[in-house]
Amino acid sequence: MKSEREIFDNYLIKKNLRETPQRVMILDAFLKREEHITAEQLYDIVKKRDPSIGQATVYRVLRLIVEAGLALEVDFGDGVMRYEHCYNHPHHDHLVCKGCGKTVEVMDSVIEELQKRVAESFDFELMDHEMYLYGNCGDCRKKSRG
Amino acid sequence: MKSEREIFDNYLIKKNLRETPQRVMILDAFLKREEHITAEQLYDIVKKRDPSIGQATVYRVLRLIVEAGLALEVDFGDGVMRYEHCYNHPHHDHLVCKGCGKTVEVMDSVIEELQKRVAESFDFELMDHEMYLYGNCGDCRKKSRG
DNA sequence: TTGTAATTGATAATGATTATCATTTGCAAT
DNA sequence: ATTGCAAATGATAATCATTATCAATTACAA
Ligand SMILES: [Mn+2]
Ligand SMILES: [Mn+2]
Ligand SMILES: [Zn+2]
Ligand SMILES: [Zn+2]
Repeated sequence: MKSEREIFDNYLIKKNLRETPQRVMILDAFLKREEHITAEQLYDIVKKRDPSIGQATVYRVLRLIVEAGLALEVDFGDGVMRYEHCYNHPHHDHLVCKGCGKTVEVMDSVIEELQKRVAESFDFELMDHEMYLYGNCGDCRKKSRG
Repeated sequence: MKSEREIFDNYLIKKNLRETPQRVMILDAFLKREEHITAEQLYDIVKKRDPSIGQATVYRVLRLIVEAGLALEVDFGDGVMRYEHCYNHPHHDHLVCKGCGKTVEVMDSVIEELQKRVAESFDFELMDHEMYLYGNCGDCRKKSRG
């Protein structure tokens, strides 16, 4: 089982791209955090180690990380893309609290199977899907009840 | 069963808002089209009838239509919001072709039930959900095979 | 008719992301 | 090591859908 770093390096080689200190640093910072992270948040982290790094580079490297198969974009509908690890992280969807923004990763293999079947019934070959369940978490319900 | 126009008018009254020719015209234009429509597209339609109408007004009225419960926002992930009728239109999700952009409205009551159950299993009260199934339609598969 | 708060349209602002471009850098061939 | 050059970077401008601002207009109740 290859390491994420190896996967990334192999991707760079395959595409005739260079391994630069910025790319390595941004990848490392991304891998160190398990939570969903925005480009801006990653930029803030990386800036502490190297204040000369450019914001555009963070966006560019994040795209490479996705292309290399190490990250997925997640869109919670608030106008900002977030990124999550996807290497050795099994597929999941998201439960999002409308009150506090808390997210829970969920997976239901029956739903996954039915999604495939629905697509096929319309002669679509399912490639991908997004499912976001929005609701109120227990904590938020308690608070709003007073 | 009230008409959409009645629903809209009642909403305006309840909120102490005025019924203006612009609001009526934009609502009518929206209701006349059954397809998912963007603010820009709606603006183009309405402009033909009244070239003096402002783009900002279209955005504003579209928000009112949503608030009145007559439309829902749909986000296919291409950076533009679309709007669809939702009064007397049963809930559905979307199958989207990555090749040609064609969309199909789908509904699977078993999936819907399982979504509720998944949310409850994490002590969430499900309020809403989005599910987009992305794939390749039959036509696009034929074309790409040559 | 008049007062006034709501509404409008033009326009500027916003904010995340992308494009541009001059400068710097990595690397392979000499 | 030196050179040559494509790739990469960082600063900055541009993009583009959507919102905010604001002066002028309008709806409506008294
Ligand atoms: Mn996740
Ligand atoms: Mn629809
Ligand atoms: Zn919550
Ligand atoms: Zn297609």
